[in-house]
Amino acid sequence: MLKITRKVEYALIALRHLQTIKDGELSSAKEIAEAYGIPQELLAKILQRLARGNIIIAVKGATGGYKLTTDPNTINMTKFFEIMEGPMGIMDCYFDSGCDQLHGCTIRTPINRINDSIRSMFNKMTLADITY
Amino acid sequence: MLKITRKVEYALIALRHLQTIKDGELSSAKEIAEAYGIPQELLAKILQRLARGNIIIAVKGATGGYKLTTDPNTINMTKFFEIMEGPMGIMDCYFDSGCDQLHGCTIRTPINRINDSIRSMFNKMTLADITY
DNA sequence: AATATATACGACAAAATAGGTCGTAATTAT
DNA sequence: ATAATTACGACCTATTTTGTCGTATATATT
Repeated sequence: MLKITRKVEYALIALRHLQTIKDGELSSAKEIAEAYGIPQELLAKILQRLARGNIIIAVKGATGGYKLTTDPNTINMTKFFEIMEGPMGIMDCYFDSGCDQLHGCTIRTPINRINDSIRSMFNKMTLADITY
Repeated sequence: MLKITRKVEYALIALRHLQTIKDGELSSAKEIAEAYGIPQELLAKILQRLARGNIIIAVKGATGGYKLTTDPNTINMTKFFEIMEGPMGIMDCYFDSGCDQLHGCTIRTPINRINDSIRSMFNKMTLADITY
């Protein structure tokens, strides 16, 4: 039901790690992967996602790596989860209208109520809340 | 991240259906499955689970079927989810101590904080909230 | 210029989970 | 007896998640 995925777990570990490095320094995917026993290629892709989502900054080249964007306090968990895993809803029909079930869906309204509760909960949490 | 499974979806549909039948009547797995286009055998197993968890009452025999236990208001969503899918936590380490990751787990505390938030949220919801 | 070490990214393989089916037993009204 | 039901485990299939690989691009160092 609501297990977090490895992707999210690895992302949180990496983000926490990036908070521990000195200002102006970088950490590479390899470095983090080795430190925490995470498959390097997989972590690399996760960091790339986070970079695309502007949660971290990527620096290319031989001495490249990643660092946090200035303020992790401004990134709420809803945004984080959606960067990692796409739209966050407990059912796809929350976003996607292509539901052709026969059952005249008697549960859509309550499902959406749960959705809203969860989203508003995560909206109130920032990444800084989580990783400190 | 937090999609509900079919099992839970079907369970909610069935529970909602059981709220619509007259007092003292029963609905069979077959009946419900046909009404909502749910695979019958699968729904049967789901109803059996709900019966084991005392959310519904099973009556055996030729004219058997299921009905709600007296008060669905007393069943909170945490209990419901745990009947359907086992212990509810966003990571297994919340329950299971057999985590042998190398990373000296820097994220356990924040993860547990999220867990507690979600559990307390669902604890405040009853099945009646959901299925009406 | 060549090399080594990064990020970037898509394609694909492997593993894990969820969804669904089937066979068989037990119960009970007809 | 028969038919319809719940009960339940074994098993197969489909989907999703996890992990790997190949290739391109960028850049510091030599």
